[in-house]
Amino acid sequence: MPGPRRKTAPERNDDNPANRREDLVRVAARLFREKGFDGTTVRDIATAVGMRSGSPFYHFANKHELLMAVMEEGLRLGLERSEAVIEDAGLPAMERFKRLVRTHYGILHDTGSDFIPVMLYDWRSLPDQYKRRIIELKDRYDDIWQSTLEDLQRQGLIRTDAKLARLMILGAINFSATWYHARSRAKNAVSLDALAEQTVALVTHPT
Amino acid sequence: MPGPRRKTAPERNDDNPANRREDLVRVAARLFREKGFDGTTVRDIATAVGMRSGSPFYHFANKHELLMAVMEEGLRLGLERSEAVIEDAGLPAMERFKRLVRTHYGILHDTGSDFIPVMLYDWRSLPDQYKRRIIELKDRYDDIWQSTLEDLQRQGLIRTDAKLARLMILGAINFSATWYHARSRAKNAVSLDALAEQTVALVTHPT
DNA sequence: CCTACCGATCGGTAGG
DNA sequence: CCTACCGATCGGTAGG
Repeated sequence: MPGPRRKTAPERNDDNPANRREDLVRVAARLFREKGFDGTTVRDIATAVGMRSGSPFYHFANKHELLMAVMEEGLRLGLERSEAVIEDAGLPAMERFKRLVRTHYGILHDTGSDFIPVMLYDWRSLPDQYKRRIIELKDRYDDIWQSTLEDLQRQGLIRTDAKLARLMILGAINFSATWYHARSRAKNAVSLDALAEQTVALVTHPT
Repeated sequence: MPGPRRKTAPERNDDNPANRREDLVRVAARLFREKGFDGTTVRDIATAVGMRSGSPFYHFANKHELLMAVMEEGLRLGLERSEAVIEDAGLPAMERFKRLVRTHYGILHDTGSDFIPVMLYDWRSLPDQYKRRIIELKDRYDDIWQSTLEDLQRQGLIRTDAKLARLMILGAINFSATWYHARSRAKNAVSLDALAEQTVALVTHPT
């Protein structure tokens, strides 16, 4: 008997269970971003990876654990990239800041990078018991920004309290998830590089 | 026969149908903000205003029209307050900007002001056919900010393109919906006045 | 990972 | 605005 009809070919790796799990997380991220956690059914996700409706529950105990996996993957990838920026010890704070800003825009808008937007916009759908684990990772990410902004503030390049600056700057960048669309062909489309540059120009005060 | 049990007294006005409609919009805004559009049932809303499950459909054709009414009310209130700021012709651009920032924080965090946060976080739940009407109002709101930021830029108080500045600054403020909680008793709690001040300090460059 | 299925919930409606 | 209700959908499961 044929499976359910699909409009597009399923996105699947080979049959290695670990890879199939990855498929689910990646596709879930995309669908959650597009339609929200509550607006996406487990059936939608299953179909998109070429499974039947009950099979995702072989990989995840329930839908919420799939949501957590999406967020966790986003923070894991984000931490990897941002820690690499920080580890370059010779970099001046201003240069570190510029790279962190550009990296964060990439995390939001690079192709296939749907994990962090899901965290930002479906945070309230995550049950409290799962939040702890994500918060732990999120705190590490915030720390990277925090220490960089404290350096900038000491140098007089930023005028406000470092913590508030962090919340506002990340807020400004995060909000681009609602209006920036990389695929847009509009003439006035801005590159991520330009966007990062403008963001830095807006909030820093060169002496 | 008694109605369904409630944990809290229903929030109701008198029986004037227009007032009951307002009750629904206000309560829906609060619940949508807390639990999301998809996470809130029409039954939840009905119970909270002291109606039975089918009765909201006497006031609204469907759940989506209730969502639209919430967003519309938010923009109506926001426009009212912001236009008042703009209309004071004698005001320097910098002072206008400060007041707009403070006003926007109020729109997000004043008691009972849940309409705009719903628009920000449940925008994708609004069907396209309803979006047009909301976009029209939203454009008027953006115009107020846009012209003020253009003035600031001409005076050299802001370093970036006015449109990008608008998106980034409103983004920074809007994102406070995810982390600022007016009721929080934390010692480091910041007032909306202080928040507005810090925001202005972050993005303006006094000469 | 599939088949076959269930229990619960939910938006919405007819008729008063 | 209430009563009584329906059709559809959905997360999740047993058994293989």
